[in-house]
Amino acid sequence: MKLTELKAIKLAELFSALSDASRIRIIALLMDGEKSVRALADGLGMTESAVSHQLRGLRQMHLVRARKSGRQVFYSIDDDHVSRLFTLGLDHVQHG
Amino acid sequence: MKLTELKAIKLAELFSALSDASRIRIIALLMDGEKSVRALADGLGMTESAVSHQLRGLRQMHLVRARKSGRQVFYSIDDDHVSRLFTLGLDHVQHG
DNA sequence: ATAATATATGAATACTTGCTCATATATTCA
DNA sequence: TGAATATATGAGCAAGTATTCATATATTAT
Repeated sequence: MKLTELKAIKLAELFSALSDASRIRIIALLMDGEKSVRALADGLGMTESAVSHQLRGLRQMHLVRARKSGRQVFYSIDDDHVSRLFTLGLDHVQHG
Repeated sequence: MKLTELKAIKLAELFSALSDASRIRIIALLMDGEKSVRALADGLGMTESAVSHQLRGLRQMHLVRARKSGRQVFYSIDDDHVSRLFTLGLDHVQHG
C-alpha cells in the first residue's frame, strides 16, 4: 500500500494519542458517557492537572470533545471511529 | 467501561506499537504481502538495522509475523485485527 | 469587589524511545 | 574451512513525553 509520509505521520499521531495507559483509561471512562475533568480525575486517581494535560492531547487529535457548562467542562468521545478503534484494540489484546 | 489497569497497559502497548511513522510505513508496505527486511529497508530508505529494531517491537506485539527462508526473513501482517486497526485509523485521519 | 471552585497551562524533571554504530548469529557458496 | 550475505542485538545518545508544582483564566456565589 502506498502511503505518503504526511499520512504516515498523521496516522502515527493518532495512535500515539492512544499509546498511554492513562489516556486509555480516560477513553474507557468516557465510553459510559460524558464526564467532567474532576470526575475523570477522581475515577482515575490522578490530579486534575495531569488529566487536563492528557485531555488536551486527546482533544487536539479529535478523540474527545469538550462541552462547557458553567465552570465545569464535560468531555465525551468525539466520534465513532474512536470507540471502534478502542474495542478493536481490546479484541486484539484479549484474544489476539 | 470498566478496564483493569493491566488491560489498559496492554492496550496502550498495542497502540504504542503503531505510534511511529516508520512502523506505520512498514505496516503499509506489508499490506501488499510479505517482504524481506532488506526489501523493507529499501522501500523505506532506512538502514536494515533500524528496520530490524522496529520489526522486533512489532513482532513482540504480534502485529507482524516472521517466516525464515534461507538467510532471509520474510515479514507479514500477523492477523486481521492489525489491518483493520490500520484502515480504521486511516479513515479517521482522512475524513475524521 | 472578594473568595471559592473548575479547568488550563508553562516550566522543570525523570523517564522513555528511535536511531546509529559496532558486533554477533545464521546461512549459503566457493 | 573461510568469505560473503541477511538479519539481529547491545550500548549510547539525542529527542520526545508524562507527571508535578506553581500559576493563570474563567465562572459562580457572597
